[in-house]
Amino acid sequence: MPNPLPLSFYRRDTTTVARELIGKKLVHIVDGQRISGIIVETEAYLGIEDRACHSFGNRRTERTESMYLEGGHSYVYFIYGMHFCFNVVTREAKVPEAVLIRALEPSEGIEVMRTKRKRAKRDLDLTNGPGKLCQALGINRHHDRLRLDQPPLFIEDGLLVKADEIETSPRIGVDYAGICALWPLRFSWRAHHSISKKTRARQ
DNA sequence: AAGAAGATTAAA
DNA sequence: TTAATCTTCTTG
Repeated sequence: MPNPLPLSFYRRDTTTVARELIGKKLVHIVDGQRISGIIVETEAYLGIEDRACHSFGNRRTERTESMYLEGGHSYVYFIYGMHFCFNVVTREAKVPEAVLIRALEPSEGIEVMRTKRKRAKRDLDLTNGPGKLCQALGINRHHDRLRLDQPPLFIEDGLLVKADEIETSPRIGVDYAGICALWPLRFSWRAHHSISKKTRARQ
């Protein structure tokens, strides 16, 4: 069994971390059971200079405080009145950058995922979106600001993905961010069947 | 104090 | 295309 990635993995350039997370495995231990999936889609959020980032302009609120922690912590926020999004905080303390995990390929604990996501008709729909994967893995507001180098929530080595199998594109749903919306900060495993439905920013 | 928008999803 | 649903941030 692989070990959780060390904190040093996260305390690096955010775009690099976003790219290298493709193929890694996100694991949540629930009642002693592993619920996990291979990460197939991520987005980098580059802090104070990134209009699409919650911490743009060094904005510091109760919600964004997580991003100011040292790399290797979680940042989970509630959105649209019904969904959670899971991010890993990157870089050193006080540099508020993070990587949003947008999609997984279900790996372990698929039965548990089905019970947490009854609306998903196919296994494919269990974790192919940022809100969906949180629901499937049981990630919620209580999982904000956790250290990701230990249970119950961590990331470990998964599959080896070749560089030419990783696709880069603009981030989803950040049209309001002006020029930043065009930055190629979304990484996905090329042609993978589990990437999220939306494939480009709205016009 | 009130209103608008949001790193989404599912159903029509 | 839109409803669902609520937290966060701004005063649009």
